[in-house]
Amino acid sequence: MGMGRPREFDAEMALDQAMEVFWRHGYEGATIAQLTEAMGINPPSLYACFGNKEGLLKAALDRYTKLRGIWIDEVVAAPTAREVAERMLMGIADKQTDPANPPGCLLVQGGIACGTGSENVPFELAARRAQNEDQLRERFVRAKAEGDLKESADPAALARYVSAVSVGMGVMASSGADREALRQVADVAVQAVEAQSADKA
Amino acid sequence: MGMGRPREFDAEMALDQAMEVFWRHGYEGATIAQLTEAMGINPPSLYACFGNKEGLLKAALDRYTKLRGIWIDEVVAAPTAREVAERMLMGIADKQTDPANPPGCLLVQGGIACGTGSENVPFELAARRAQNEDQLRERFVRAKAEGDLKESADPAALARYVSAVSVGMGVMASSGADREALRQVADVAVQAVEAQSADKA
DNA sequence: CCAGATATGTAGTGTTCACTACAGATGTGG
DNA sequence: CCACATCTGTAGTGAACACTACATATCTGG
Repeated sequence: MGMGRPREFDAEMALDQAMEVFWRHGYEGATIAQLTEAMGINPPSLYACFGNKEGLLKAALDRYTKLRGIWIDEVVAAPTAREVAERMLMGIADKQTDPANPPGCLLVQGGIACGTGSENVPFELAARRAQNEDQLRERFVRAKAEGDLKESADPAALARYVSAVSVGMGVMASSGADREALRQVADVAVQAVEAQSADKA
Repeated sequence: MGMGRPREFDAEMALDQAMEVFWRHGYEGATIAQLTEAMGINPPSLYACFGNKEGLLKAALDRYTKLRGIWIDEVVAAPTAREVAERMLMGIADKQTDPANPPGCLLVQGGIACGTGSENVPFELAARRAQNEDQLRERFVRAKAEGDLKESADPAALARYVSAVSVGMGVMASSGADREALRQVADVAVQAVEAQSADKA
């Protein structure tokens, strides 16, 4: 039995283009026509490869969070909780204002609220954000065990806090905040983590 | 010349219902059918009163920000920058998880990214968020002048920071975070403002 | 070179969307 | 009571949407 005609486009490169469209217009705001044009393919190819619009979004999110997860692994390799927060938030400030990408964060821009029929898109994004938060929380748990964070510190609350600031910065970036403005936010935000850190000996 | 047949519905009550629909589904996710049903009117009444869908959104935003502005006036009446931040963020935690309203904040849920033809909706929301940030910044300017904030403190950066945390909490609330989780975030966030406060004598 | 399998491009499908034409209802001023 | 103005409900309008039927093209295995 033959294996059929081979695909004529590169799925990952097409995903990168789709990602950008979702990033810029959100899930509902992105149309199949825009997506197929950006991906350089026709609708039947899209549906054969990704099932439907939501399947394409999930594939794009997988790609996005995979790259992001690798970066966060580097972030949490920082020696202290304070430096983890600083690397994280300063990195976010830079990434979210990188002219190579649309401003903000796909996990926010993708869709915070959706209409009937797309209700689980916001949940899908929230689940991916929660993954990042988990990575941070585990790192802060370790920091507390190492005596790097105060005994009174709550690693889960700290992780939620850093995650919330990241999201807020993303929204600001998408509405025009420049890199310097975001760095100032990050700079202030880090001080809350510093306040939870054990005093230097 | 006669004045014509009088309107049979209350515009403000109808706006409250429309606000809730936009809040829950976002601008693009909200349909005219949902809006008119919630408002208890038919499409021609909506268009006669508000012009079009975007006009209705703006009217709903006006109503939302008016109430919110009054609340922020109370918040910035707190005696110190630290207490302003605490009242603000704790109040946000409570408001965004108030079961009387959809979770989160209309100025975020309304639409962070939109499709072609609605590009200025995100700008409209961003402008309203900026108003709140301005109120905070002015308060922090005063706090610095009063010696309540350190000489090294940047009131604009602090206001942006509190605003960013508020937005981040709103996104978390809309994706299911409960009140206690948001209060923990607020609690950590306030400590950054405290770190910018002048030492107590 | 043929049969089976999968991809592609053209050209649609039905549905849903924001919005409105129109006729009738209900008010005001003369 | 009449001319006029504005609102209301019914019933649509054209456009845009996500998605697909179908014929054709390009591969593999025999």
